[in-house]
This record gives sequence, C-alpha cells and structure tokens, in this order.
Amino acid sequence: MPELPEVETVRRTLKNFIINRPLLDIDIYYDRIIQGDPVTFQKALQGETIIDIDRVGKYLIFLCQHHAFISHLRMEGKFHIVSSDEPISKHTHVVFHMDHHEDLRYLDTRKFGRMELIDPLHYKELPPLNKLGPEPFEITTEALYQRLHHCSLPLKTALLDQSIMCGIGNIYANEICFYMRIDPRTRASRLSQKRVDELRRVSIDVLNRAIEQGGTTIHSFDANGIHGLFQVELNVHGQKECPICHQPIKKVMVQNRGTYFCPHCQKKRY
DNA sequence: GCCGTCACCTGTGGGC
DNA sequence: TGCCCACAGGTGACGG
Repeated sequence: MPELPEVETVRRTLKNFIINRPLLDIDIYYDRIIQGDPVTFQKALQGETIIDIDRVGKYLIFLCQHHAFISHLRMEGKFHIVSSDEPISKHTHVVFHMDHHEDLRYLDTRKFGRMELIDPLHYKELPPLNKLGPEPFEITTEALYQRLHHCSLPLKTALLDQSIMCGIGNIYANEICFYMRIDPRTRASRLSQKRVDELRRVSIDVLNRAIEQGGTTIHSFDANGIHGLFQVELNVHGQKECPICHQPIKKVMVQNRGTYFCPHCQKKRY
C-alpha cells in the first residue's frame, strides 16, 4: 500500500524518466480514475511537457508548463514506463503517450486511485491538499501536542487522520506504535508532551528509513512497476510473532482498520 | 463539529 | 476442484 515513503520513491524514480518529456496524447480507459471531466483532463494535458513532480503527503503532483494534475495511488495504483507497443493490460486505466515511442501508464487493480487537474500555482492552498496537516518532518512537537490534545480518538486512528499529520497509513501507524512500545488503542489526547515529542521523532525515523530502503532498492523499472520494498522491515504489521519478546502478535480492529500489536511490549503509556 | 459507518473495487485465501 | 464470502485498506460522503 503506497504510503509517504513509497510515494516519495515513485516521485524520485519517475523524475529520472519523464521530466522534460512531452505528453503527446492521453488515453483514458476507466473514466472514474479522473475526478472531473475526463475529456477536459485529456485536452488540458495534451501537448504539455512535464517539468517537475512534487509530493504532498501521499499525493503526487505532476507540474506541466501550463497545467498540473495530482495523482493519489490509494491502495494499489502504480506507474509503469513501457514501450508503446506493449499491449494494454486489464488493469491499465490511463496512458500518457510520450516521445521515443514510450508510454507512462497508470495501473490500478482495484481502481481506487484518482487523478485530477489542479491549479499549477496555488495547488497547496486548494482542496484536497489544503485539508492536509503537515508532514511529520514539518510539524513541531508543540503543534502536534495541541492537535492530539484535542483529539479523543485512539492514537492509531489519530495517526491515520491526514488532517492532523499527513503521509502515514495503516502499516506505518502500526509500526510507529510498536517503536513507541505503546498500545495503539491509547487515547491520543492522554499523551504527555514528552511522549508526543517521541512520537514525532519515531514517525520521522520510520518514514526516513523506509524512504532510504525504497530509494536504495529501486534502481530501475521492472515488471511490477515502481514500488518500495520497505515491507521487508515490518515488525508487527501482518506478523505472527513479536521480534522482541517472541510472544504472539495480536490483531484487533481499531475503527475498522486491522491493527497489529504486541500485548506484552505495547502498553498504555502516557 | 465530531465521530462512526459505508461505498468504492478486485484479488486472495479460508471454509465448506 | 469449485464455489462463496470475508477481508484488505485510503478517502470521501453521509447520517446521527
């Protein structure tokens, strides 16, 4: 599942392949991927050249000369760069035809991903990006403490709330709680300022290590597209046994999200 | 305003 | 072996 580190890996990798290349034509095979009118999307981007790729939280922003669009990969979205001769697969939903007989293709098994035209100059001040909180790298301990202090939700749920802090998804929320040795069901509002500072530092550390992992393992495109390999380092998410105490990992539902933790190592600590 | 639930989707895996 | 169903999960919409 693409979270901030994977999206950052995709951004860095794509930049090496598509910057300063023209979008000669766009084919849309599944309209619902496009927020708004697909024909407008097509016409706006046809003939444009991609000049940069930005990222805010889990959103990618493709900046062209006169237009821009955002892409959210949601659960299984991925980009491939392939020869234009390559047959269109069942899960290919948008194709950007570029020069040198190559395509940038968007694939998404579950069709959850979305793309949308946005204002290239003010996109950070407009929906959906203006609803996002700061990334863990940007927020201060004091600001995070204030946001969590007024939040009656379990910590795990608060970590998933993109308006509090953006970029963390279900897998990293589980891992961050594990590194904190804290029960994910602990009320976020009960954390002391010291613990919130630890939370911020752990979040940054986990995300940075995952970005490094993705960055060092991705050298080129393969048949699976562009994706990070951070999941090899998971301690609790989807695991059976705690790597510290070797007790069984427990799975519970927190606000309808699969939540993995070690009941022996992770307690309600404030 | 806050919080909980559901829909959007399809592949996978478990149970029968 | 084949069928059915629950589950996975990010986000937005909707209702209480």
